[in-house]
Amino acid sequence: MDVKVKELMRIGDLARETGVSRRLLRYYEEQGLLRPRRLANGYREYGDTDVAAVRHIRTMLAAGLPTAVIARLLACVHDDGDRMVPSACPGMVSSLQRERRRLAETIDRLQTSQQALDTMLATVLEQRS
DNA sequence: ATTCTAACA
DNA sequence: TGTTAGTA
Repeated sequence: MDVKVKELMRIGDLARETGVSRRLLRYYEEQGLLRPRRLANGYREYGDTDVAAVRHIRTMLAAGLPTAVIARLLACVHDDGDRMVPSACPGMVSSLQRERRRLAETIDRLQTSQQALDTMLATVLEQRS
């Protein structure tokens, strides 16, 4: 079997691999989304598994999940050295369901706003003709 | 060259 | 998030 040698990546490398800025990568760490090793010189050391981690973070962020929730969810993923496999994590499902409801509410508010805009727009167009 | 922390025309 | 300063 091809045992994967640990690829040493510093923040600049990870930034290029993921397309995420160094600034943002450090921010993710502040939010507890990433936990890179520190070299003797203080430099952050990332592994190739972090590349996948960042992609996961991006999709979750795109899903509208707050960093606090993402941090908890990431703790529920066990890294077997090759892939990110989900592990037992109490509260994860209910947490996601709660976020889903939160999204439903914001979608609802946005639809209301859209209707209000449509009404105003209709009025303006009517006066113009 | 590259990264680090802290902070802000 | 960008950017900049002063380092290591």
